[in-house]
Amino acid sequence: MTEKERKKADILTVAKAAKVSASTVSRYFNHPELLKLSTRRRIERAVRSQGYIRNRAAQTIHGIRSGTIGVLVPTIEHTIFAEVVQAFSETVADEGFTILLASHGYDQQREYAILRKFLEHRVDGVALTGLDHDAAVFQLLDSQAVPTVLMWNYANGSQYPSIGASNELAGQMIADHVLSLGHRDVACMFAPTEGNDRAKARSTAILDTLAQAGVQVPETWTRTTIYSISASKRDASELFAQDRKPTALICGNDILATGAIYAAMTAGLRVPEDVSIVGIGDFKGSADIEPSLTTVRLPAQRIGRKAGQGLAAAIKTPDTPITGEHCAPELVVRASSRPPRPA
Amino acid sequence: MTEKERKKADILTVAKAAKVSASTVSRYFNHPELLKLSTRRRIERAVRSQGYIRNRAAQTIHGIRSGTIGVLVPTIEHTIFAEVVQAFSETVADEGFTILLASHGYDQQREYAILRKFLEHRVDGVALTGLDHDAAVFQLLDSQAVPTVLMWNYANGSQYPSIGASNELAGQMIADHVLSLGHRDVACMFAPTEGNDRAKARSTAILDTLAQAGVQVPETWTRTTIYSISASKRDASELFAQDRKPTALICGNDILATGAIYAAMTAGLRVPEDVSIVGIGDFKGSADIEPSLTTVRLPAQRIGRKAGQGLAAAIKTPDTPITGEHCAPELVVRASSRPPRPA
DNA sequence: CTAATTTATGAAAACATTTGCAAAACTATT
DNA sequence: AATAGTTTTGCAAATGTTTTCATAAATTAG
Repeated sequence: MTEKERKKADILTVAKAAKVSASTVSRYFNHPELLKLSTRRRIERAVRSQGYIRNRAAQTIHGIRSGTIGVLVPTIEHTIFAEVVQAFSETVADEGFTILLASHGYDQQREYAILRKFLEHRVDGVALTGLDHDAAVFQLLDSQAVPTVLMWNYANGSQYPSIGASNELAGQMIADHVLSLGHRDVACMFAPTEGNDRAKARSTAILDTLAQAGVQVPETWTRTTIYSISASKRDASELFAQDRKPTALICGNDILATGAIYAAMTAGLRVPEDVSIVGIGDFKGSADIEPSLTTVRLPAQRIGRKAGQGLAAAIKTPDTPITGEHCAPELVVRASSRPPRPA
Repeated sequence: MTEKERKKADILTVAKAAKVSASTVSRYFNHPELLKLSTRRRIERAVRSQGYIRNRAAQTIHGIRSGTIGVLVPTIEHTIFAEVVQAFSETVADEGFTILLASHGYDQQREYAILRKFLEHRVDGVALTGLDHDAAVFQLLDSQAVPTVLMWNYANGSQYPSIGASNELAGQMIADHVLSLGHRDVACMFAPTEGNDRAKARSTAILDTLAQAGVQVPETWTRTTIYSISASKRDASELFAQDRKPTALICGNDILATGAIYAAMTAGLRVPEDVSIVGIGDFKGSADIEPSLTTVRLPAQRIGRKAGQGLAAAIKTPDTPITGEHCAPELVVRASSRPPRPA
């Protein structure tokens, strides 16, 4: 004890201290009901006194589950992914799993590399963000036959079960809302779409829905803006500085919308009297901003929870298929939208 | 191939396919320079064709590093932790590590349990959030001698090297700023402090600094508010509804301050003309809100990066001590604060 | 063209566990 | 007190790697 010879305790150390065999110690952890009460107690004492901690690596090479799930998101910083991850992590933690988390920054090459690393760690399952992935990614998942779920996005025929919201639907809903209020002069601000199927689906759905109603969004009223309040504030300011002004601005997500609201404020435009501004996502804070933001809620927590449940179940009972699930988006009408002023 | 007999390829499968021994395949990965070019190529082909993925668990039981670092935060949802984790994760990923992430929700019992789990996975290092932890946690870390860093918070004599900002200093800086503007009627809104040494340090420092200048914060101007814009909006509204109104409101973090700004808006108070509102943190968005928020920046990214660097270095070169580091907070004066109106 | 080096590979032990099987230790029954 | 039946435990093999040591093959020197 007083020595520095803390050669980490292994199962044999404990066995010796408890005067039993290694097998018995192993059983103490895995099938305690097989042990006599007295030995059980003896081992318990030995475990404590030796400061023994089981080695999952050694278990894992017996084909025993590693107890880890790999979670791969574009970035952790976006509140919305953080929410999903949080809910997912809590859910699977209750089932005894720990998550390996990594972010790929919308880089498909990195995503593949990270997935490989996950598999080297013998994760019991994988959760990816979004539906679109490199062919190599799907191939790898296929070949390793590891339970997989695609989170965040939902689509019917996705290659692996997807649990999430339909971004097409979300886009359509918000566009419909704006149309139903009577707006015809509509501007749009979208997130960059390459490597981001969510953003792509939304912008396509919004533009299609508008077009179908005969509303064309002119080039000058369209912006592609990175996910950042300051960027969107800048771009929206520029947009609002033009002579011809839209009566409504549809933003691809709530962060963009938030920036747009600030821009309107700075430009002296009142929201929603002069211009309606809407987003997608219903992030934390969207309800509280002044004016509160009309948006389409994507149920992040529910998605994370469901994805976690499905994956955990599939891992624990092999051959349980994970069923994809649509967590329906929901229009949340708040104070930032209203009909346009009569011309 | 066409068969369903996908008995996951192991090193022997590859060895047979390449007509070499397992040792040679092992060397192919770990010391490729020892192999003849031709065998190297033969093995490469075999690895591909068998879809072989190395098993880190098997390596780990040889005392080889697991390549994982356990990261433990109160919650992932707070942007500020998300930022730290993101920076940390990216930094250590460059060094070949993957993070095991878990959140304890400010529950010290859970923190201990999660740490144990991390150790079962034989993480190469551990990053905890904050300085205060259960005695059992420190004891466990000591006994297992695993490289550890405490992130987010900084204090000189912390039990393990801490890399972060001094919350005392941050609190003092923001209080000094408010005082220096000439405010004497100051209200305060703090986050709950139990199990949260950051919040505690801030509130204590703020109140002490004010008291030292002879400013007493009356009970009726003090609120304890959970981390949520809507909660702080509610509490601040209540505060602003009182007859006697403060000329400044100091908030324990930017989320609280954001809610307070919205509350002021709703109450018809102008910021900063009628009331100055300040926060701590400089979260994403704090610069862009209207009016932009005066706050103290806690350099989350730098903290995450430095913590990652320190820990990775300590792991790769054992006996490298990790040096604690103060990432100094920085007063950021923006539009939400100004001197009080002359009485 | 043989001997002396050097380089490339394989055999087997080691790592920390789990598990099937068999032996030992109890209990209950006569 | 001996037998049969249970319950509890230990032995040894197995898991997928790495690594040390020894040997075979290739290269160089004489």
